Amino acid sequence: MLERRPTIRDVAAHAGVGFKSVSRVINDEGHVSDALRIRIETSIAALDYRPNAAARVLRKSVTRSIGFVCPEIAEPVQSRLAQAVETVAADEGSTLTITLTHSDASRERAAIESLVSRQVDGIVLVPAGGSIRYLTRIARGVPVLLLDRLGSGLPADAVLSDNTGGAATGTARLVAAGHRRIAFVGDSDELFTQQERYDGYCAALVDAGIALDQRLVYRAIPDVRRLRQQLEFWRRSPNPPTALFSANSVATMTLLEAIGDWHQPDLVAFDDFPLADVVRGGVTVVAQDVDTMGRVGAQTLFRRLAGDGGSPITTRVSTALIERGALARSAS
Amino acid sequence: MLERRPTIRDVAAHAGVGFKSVSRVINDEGHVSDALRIRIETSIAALDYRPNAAARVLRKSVTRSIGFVCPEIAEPVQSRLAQAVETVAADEGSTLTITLTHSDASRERAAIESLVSRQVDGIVLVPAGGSIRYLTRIARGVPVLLLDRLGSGLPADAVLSDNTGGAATGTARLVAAGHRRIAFVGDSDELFTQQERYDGYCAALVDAGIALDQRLVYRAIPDVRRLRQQLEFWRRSPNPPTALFSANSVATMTLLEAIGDWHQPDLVAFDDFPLADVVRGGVTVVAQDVDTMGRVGAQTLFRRLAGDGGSPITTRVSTALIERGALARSAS
DNA sequence: GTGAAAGCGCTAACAT
DNA sequence: ATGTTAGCGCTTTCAC
Repeated sequence: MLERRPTIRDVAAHAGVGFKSVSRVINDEGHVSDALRIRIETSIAALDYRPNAAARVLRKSVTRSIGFVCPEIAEPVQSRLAQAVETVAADEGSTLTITLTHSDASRERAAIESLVSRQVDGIVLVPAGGSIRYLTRIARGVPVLLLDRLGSGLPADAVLSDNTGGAATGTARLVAAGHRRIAFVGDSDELFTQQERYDGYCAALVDAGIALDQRLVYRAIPDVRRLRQQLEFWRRSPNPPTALFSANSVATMTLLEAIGDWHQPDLVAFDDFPLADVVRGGVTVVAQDVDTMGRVGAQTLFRRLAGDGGSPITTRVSTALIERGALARSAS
Repeated sequence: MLERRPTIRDVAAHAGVGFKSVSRVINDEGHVSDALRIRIETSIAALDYRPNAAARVLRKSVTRSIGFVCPEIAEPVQSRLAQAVETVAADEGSTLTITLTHSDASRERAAIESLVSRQVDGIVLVPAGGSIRYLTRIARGVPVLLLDRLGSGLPADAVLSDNTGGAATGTARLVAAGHRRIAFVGDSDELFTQQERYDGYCAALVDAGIALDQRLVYRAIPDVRRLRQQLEFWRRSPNPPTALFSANSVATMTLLEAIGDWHQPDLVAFDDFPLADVVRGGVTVVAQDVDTMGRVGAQTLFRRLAGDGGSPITTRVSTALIERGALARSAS
């Protein structure tokens, strides 16, 4: 038994043929007689031969692998995006290399560099935020697709949720239910999606002729203690909000925890979540179609890999309002 | 500007040195004068040179990458495992290639084969279930670590939750609260974790001198309609269960949805989940330490890569009972 | 300290 | 239909 992994030459020797014929067989090139092919296939099985991907890549500079770079794969939206992208990639015969950035710009840059070194055919990037100018130099020749968020400084294909439209629809639903004082709970304004959703919230208020009241806006890391204080403040204010719009799932989870027994406010949440139809008698949500985002993103990337050289396109995936609980039954 | 990516020779020519010196610099081998090193580093930056990983791998047969094979990355436990493994890998200077099997044995096999072809240094496998005998042939020479579940037919390092102990503790907590009729809700008995947790449930009943009543056991895909029927059946039975033990998060979510207004039964769930302290006034859970599992698993694998040749070890990561709601206040 | 030669395993181009 | 030669970009070995 050989210690090192068998090579194409070992197979050729075992089968008693030239090694190029083995190459022809493993690449399904044809021009090999049936008799020879069968002999070679037998030898391949006998030696348990498997082609060395590195040698192949070195020759062809095509890895049949794409990179997926995101802040945290444990975050539900990102893991669902990854799953959708992987599924398309697998259909295309490619594998996915996932690297996490923990929302750190230098790690993001290093991750991309490493992937380029590894000759990935393309990259799907969920940017941490901030500039991605560095891509122009580093990812020269490697197609990059931006997913879920935009980065500044570089035009590239992108697939995003209709954050603004979805948030506007959700807010408008609360307006339609008769609310005029609607509070906004979201994460820091530095986050792309949060800014877009805030814009949608504002737009819906403007549309309804409601003045924006900054005292009803919470935009910071949604931490239970701070949110509890904020709710307490609202509750005791002379003119408390009668409804809440939550701009992301973490905020929603924290909000539901912090809200305690204050059962007054109606709630609309951006992003669907497990137990949304159980908690508080059902929570109305603006659901993102995460699966479609990942799928369309991957397909767009593979179209580039297939040679599509058109100018960068941005796709917006629409959201859906899912009405639940009291809000589902109230006037629309 | 060159069209093809610059190589070590381009850098050497640009710097006016032999190309081996460039190799020495990028590999930090020393034996290069400072003057030369600086000149070379300047050229590297000027040409935007990045080493070709494939060529390197071909020479050294070390990829500094490991494979992560799991059924579905969108599943919360698996994405958290992936995150923990990636974090350790990144610390070790390795990247993670993730492949999904959708719980299909042949895809699992193909995934491993592809990773071995790509010369990954090691593999973390969350087995779909069933035999992994094939690994003996395919993954010869590539260390494999089993995570979260065992596969049959091959001794390998493994890191698992203390499923049996955790389920026993959870069940015992219900017994301590005075319950004698405790129903079990879990997924199919073909799933490794579900079988172990069922064993723990049984063990706790035996310990308490309670006879196992098969009519109180639901072991199938937790689908809302079927579960609702099951609950209805239990509710109307002459001697209904007074408490429920749920053996995985999907079952718990479905259960909470299906349970409707039947507020009687106490509930203990295996696996913590968001909103666990909100829903039904707080749900007591047996929490897995998913992060530790992934971390310990990755560390075990890297120890193998570092040359540890001892016999396979199985690590059990303990679970923690988190008491919430009524159960937290009842007799223990 | 530096450089030239050889070769990792494979595929592309060219024989035969 | 089959085999031979060259070389992908790098590291290893061995000279100097």
